[in-house]
Amino acid sequence: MSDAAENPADIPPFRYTAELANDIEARWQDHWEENQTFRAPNPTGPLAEPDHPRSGAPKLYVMDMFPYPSGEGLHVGHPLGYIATDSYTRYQRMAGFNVLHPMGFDAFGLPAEQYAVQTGTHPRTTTARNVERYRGQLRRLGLAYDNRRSFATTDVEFYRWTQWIFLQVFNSWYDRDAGRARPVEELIRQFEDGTRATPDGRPWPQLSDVERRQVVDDHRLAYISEAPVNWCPGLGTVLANEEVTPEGRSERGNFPVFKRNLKQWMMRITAYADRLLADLDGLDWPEKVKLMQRNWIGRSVGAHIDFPTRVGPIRVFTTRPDTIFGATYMVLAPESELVDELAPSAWPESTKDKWTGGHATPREAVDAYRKFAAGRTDMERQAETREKTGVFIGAYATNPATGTGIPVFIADYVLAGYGTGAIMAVPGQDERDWEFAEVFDLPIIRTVAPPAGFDGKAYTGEGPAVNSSAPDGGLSLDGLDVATAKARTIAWLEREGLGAGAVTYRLRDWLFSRQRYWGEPFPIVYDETGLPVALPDDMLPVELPEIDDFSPKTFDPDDADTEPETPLSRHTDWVDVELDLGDGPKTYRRETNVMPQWAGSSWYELRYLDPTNDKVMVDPENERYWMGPQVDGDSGGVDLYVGGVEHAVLHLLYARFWHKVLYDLGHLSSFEPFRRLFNQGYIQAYAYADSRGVYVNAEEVVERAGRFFHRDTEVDREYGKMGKSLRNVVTPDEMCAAYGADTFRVYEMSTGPLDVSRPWETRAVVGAYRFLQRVWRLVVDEATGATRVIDSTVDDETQRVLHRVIDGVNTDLTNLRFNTAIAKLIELTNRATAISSAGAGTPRAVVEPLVLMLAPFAPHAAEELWRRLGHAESLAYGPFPQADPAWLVTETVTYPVQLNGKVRARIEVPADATDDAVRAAALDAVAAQLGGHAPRKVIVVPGRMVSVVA
RNA sequence: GCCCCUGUAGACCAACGGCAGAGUCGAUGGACUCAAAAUCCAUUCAGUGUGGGUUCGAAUCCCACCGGGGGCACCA
Repeated sequence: MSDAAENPADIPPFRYTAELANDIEARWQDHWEENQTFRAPNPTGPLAEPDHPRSGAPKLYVMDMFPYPSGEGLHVGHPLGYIATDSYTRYQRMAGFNVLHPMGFDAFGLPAEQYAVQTGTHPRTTTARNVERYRGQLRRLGLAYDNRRSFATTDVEFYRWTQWIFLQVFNSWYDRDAGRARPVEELIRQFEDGTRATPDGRPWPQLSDVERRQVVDDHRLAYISEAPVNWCPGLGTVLANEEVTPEGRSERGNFPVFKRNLKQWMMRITAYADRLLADLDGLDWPEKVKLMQRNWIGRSVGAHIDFPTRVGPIRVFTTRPDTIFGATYMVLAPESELVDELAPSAWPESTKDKWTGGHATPREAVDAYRKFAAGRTDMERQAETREKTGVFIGAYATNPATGTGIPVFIADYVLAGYGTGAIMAVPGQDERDWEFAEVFDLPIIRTVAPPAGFDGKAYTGEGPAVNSSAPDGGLSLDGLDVATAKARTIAWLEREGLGAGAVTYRLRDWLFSRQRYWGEPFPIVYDETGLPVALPDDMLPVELPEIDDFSPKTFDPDDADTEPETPLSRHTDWVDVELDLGDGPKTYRRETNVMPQWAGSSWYELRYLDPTNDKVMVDPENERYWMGPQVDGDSGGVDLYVGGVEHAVLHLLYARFWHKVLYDLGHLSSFEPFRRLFNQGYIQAYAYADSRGVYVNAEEVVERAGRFFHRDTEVDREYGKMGKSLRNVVTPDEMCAAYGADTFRVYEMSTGPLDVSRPWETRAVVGAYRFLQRVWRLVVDEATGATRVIDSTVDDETQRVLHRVIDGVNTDLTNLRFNTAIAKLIELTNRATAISSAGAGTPRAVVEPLVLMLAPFAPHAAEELWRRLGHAESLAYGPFPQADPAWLVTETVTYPVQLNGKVRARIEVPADATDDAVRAAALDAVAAQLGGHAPRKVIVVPGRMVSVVA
């Protein structure tokens, strides 16, 4: 580069250089912006445009997972998916679709807040700056977004609707009979007219106002509950599971994290577990992602069984009701409230020494064990050794099948959040129970006969039931197979009123509040009863108040017995508010938690459809057009959603959940947000560390004989993420400056299939650069700048190459195979270059289709060349070249002839030769090798090859 | 431990069960140049991770193993 700059005269003046590319790109980016080239017309509303060339055309809605605008800006890995969707949508727009391809920003979140805490800069300032930086970087890449539809989740006009959706969720309940969400007014009406019984059976009018509200609140899809959360006193906030390290400390600051029961907002996503599971089947998603969601939802079928105790029954969930005769003890989760009622003040006679943990009373033992369990992280609980721990609580329950008393333990291998937080332990058929039984010397009864020769411990397989008959003959399972025994047991439980068949899920309700500042405020206030009251829609948005201390109150990092104090709660002039919510002006207290970062991304696909609508979230007609079901049974949704697999579960599950709620309430015609999902791979990079483990600037490392050196020291190469701390970041800005955006785009699309991760290699970018230079040279004379295009006829072979490429590029682009499409364009370019340099110029009939096909990948250069070819209009609306079938057939075909699996000859025959003719020609060709013997078998694969078996 | 994905020239990647190569980088040689860079032209290189099987024919389908990546992991 620098040498070139010293001798600019050596470079032909009209060559496609980085300088020229940058000039062209800036001009076309301005042109597209001024002409709003990529605006997509809506059917109705302010963005409707009946005169638009694509108005009323078949629609295509393509979305990227929008970015969090970090302070670092984009590196070359980030835009891979954006360039891919841009290339795809540019192609489909040219091919005739009305394309919606928007981009926004997921701008609430912790980093901006942390930065604010450190510097005092308001998160809004940082966020706005970062969003602008991202917009600039994306614009520089020539991404064809409809900019009228861009927003950040932090925009008040956006989060107003996030709050509106929260209210929709809050004001709904899940009607299990109807299998859908309904407005709570309908629930209240059912209570009022007596068609639905109140929880305690009293008639509705006898309940006090507060009691009625509590009953209704217990049904809402958004509700307040005491939930075990990750409380981090050092940071003063609760943390999401993914913000906690495997060592049980906070990812930021490395403070201890404790499990605490705290009052939090929850979303009743579990009500939708079945539908979230079932509707996966109809989605065009990677199987891997579907499987991850299925595992996450974790449906298990079994039964609830009540085990009587002196203070009432312990209800367990089991998938193996057939093994009930082998239940020799019970285990409750340490946190279980039942424990407090059950544990007596002294150890019973029968208590074994090893059951007590050395404590004098059950209460002491329980307290000590709870403390122990709370201090253990999930990781420790699951550690390799997995030595079972627990303690007897001094109480007994009765096995309802056998009538025997069985001891009750608490142990942390039973999880409070799953099932009922209690199990019947069947060591004979459960490995975990077997281990526990060994540690605590508990009886083990096999109730499924293992096969002969089985020498393991617990047996979890198929087999006939044994030891499974009640003395009084109430239930007898002996000899039955597992499935029959399960059914028989469930029928018996239901008949006896001891339990019932049941389905449970691993999925938990969604913890929806955060003790932070930079998030959406809840549209909720509390009245004098302490119960939540929804603000009416016309009081939205509830704006984040202006404050200057963004940090939650922090505590001694080791003090688990502290309470979160949110940033908003200190601002009493905002928190305490006088409102008239129907019964005159009263003082209310605002909710001071904010929503989690997932909130905005759980519905943003809907707002792109109608971003300026201030009456409704999205006009139903616009939603139906862009996202509605296309055929009977179709879920509807975005036609293509591209993003990383890291969002396989949480984001995609939350978005599906909200979408279904809004569908149930009649706001949407689609019942899934994303019909098709595609996970792009990652661009990764090498990083180099010296012997001290310190990273060196990757740009300065050279390779010599397979080893790597930074100056004179040898360094170790690692492969992984691109990141500031690894000193291996390459930015799109650098690439644009050195080669232009088109080169960068072509390079990223050509290095491999979209779903494959691959290494970044700066030195290989020049390949894409040379390709564009060659295309440029086909049209523009490098020395004079004159157009080199001629209107001559094209030879047949070139015609065949051209139409084969057109055909292949259409197929490849339709199937997101950008790398092979570009390879074909290079092939065509090479052919065109050959005939161009042999003749007086480049035939227009070849170069025009080439330029059009190049446009999805290198749109600026393509537009520029298109103009130089004499077209006044942008090529953004095509038409895209279509192959002429006449040129796709060849006159002759060359068949390889295999003899016993090896290619021994080639024959050339007319393309329309009959199989018999081909066979004859093939046998003729290998006659010498056959030596006069008749072949045993001859296989002719039309158009492909001939296989002869001697 | 269980499940999923994936192994093709020095690197990245192509190849409806049918001649292993479309394309890119690198390397080597040549053209241009006083020389270099840039550019252009040409050449090189693997028998498809390993071992079996199915088939006329396997990179492709099946089985086992090895390497790489990812998910789940006391979920009763």
